[in-house]
Amino acid sequence: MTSVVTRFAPSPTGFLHMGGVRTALFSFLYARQNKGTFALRIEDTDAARNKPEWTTGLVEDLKWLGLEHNVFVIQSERAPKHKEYLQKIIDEGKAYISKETPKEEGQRDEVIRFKNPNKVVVINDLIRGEVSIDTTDLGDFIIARSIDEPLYHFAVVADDFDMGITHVIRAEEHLSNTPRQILIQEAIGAPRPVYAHLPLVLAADKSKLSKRKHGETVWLTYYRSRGYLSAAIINFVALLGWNPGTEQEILSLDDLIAQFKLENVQKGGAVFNVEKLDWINREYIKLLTPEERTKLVREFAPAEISDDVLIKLESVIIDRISAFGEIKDLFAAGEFDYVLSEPVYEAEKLVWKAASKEETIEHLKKAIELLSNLPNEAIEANEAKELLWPYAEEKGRGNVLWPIRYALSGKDKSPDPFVCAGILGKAVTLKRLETGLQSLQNAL
RNA sequence: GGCCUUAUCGUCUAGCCUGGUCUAGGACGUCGCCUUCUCAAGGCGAAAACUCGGGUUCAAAUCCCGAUAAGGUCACCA
Repeated sequence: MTSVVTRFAPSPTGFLHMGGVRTALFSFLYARQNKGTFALRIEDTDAARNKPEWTTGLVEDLKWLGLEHNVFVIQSERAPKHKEYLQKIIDEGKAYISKETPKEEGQRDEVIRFKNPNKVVVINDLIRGEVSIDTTDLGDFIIARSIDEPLYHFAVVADDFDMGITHVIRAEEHLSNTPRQILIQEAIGAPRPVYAHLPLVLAADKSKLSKRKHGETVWLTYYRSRGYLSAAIINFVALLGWNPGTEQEILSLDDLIAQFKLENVQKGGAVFNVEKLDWINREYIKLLTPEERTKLVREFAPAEISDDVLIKLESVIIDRISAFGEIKDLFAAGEFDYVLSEPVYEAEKLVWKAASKEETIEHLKKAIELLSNLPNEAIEANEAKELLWPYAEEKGRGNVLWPIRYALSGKDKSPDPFVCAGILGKAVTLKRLETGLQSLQNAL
């Protein structure tokens, strides 16, 4: 029994695509669970479109995801082998040099065409079952611009052969291309690998995710920069077209390696919906250690926010985000302005619903009196709550708590007054309550 | 257009192979309620789907045929 060798073969013409993330993941999982080899091959035969930095980015992204390869191949470096196979099938009469009339600029007047045997190719796809396609309408397709410039289909077949690829796991868009690759395989005498064509990852409009149509949100880098966790992305993408058959939805990479079944992969395309990714990411945030959490909050918070402030705000922030990138949005929207500077508001806003200014003044006075008993500058939210709660219960929670919270935050919506006091500290809390008290007295 | 593929709640899906236990299960989202001074978080609950039409059968989401719809692919790109 030969061991399993899978590959992920992106072309370096852009960042790692989310569809590619899933293709890479499934190839990786299949290799790992079979104690096989996962190869990364950079398909750069089209010199005009490739840039070296894309290759670097691809490798780095895969590493960030934890999908590390055991074998790395740059397709263009295999040019001598491509040439050898090309020459061989030309010599054998299975391909020939053809005179052409260039239709576009840059096209050759001489290319290499494959002599199509015009037969019906039957593919036994692991996911789709038997698919048969008549290759006759392909004609004598072009496999190379010249003896030194093989095209995709030829290079793929030659490389898969030499690399000993046993399982070709790729997206469904390649299904229609498979017959011509099989024809080439037969011509060069390569064994046929097992094929598994994955359903497409779709955009909300059900079309294939494409940069042109859907922008940078098709790229992994977008989600990385938005502060999604790699484990969450892996988990989410694994569930696009596959499920463990149980009700478990949170699966680590190790869980996936253990439970993944290529045969259970869905046939229909799956829409990439960010809401679910957000939920999964929140689940993974809950799983973070306190140290990891603090580190990430710091990393994604605006630089001008001090560590002290950030630590106090951390749990408030965590409750409000799906991904760490939202932290800067929160600050930009002024969500925590009251922490950074004294709030400005109209005195009337301190009064809760039907309460009167007079009684609100009393409550504020009482709150100042109660909180003055705090022993230290640093306040625990619970301490503040213990001091204020009995009074609030007695006079009506809204009547008491609303003005306190408003005096501290100056906002209609904010964390509760105890948490606010904890964030602000004793001195600032008392000062703001005084300020509120005075503004109300002035408004009488 | 030719060829190929696919078709269960808005979305991801379970069930389909081995018809009955499916008044179709779960999750996200949505909505409601609870908690609550306001948010957020949390708890509880609800609405929400077998594309359509034939057939086979005592019985079909499940098997067969057809239609329809959606997607992919038809490069001197990968």
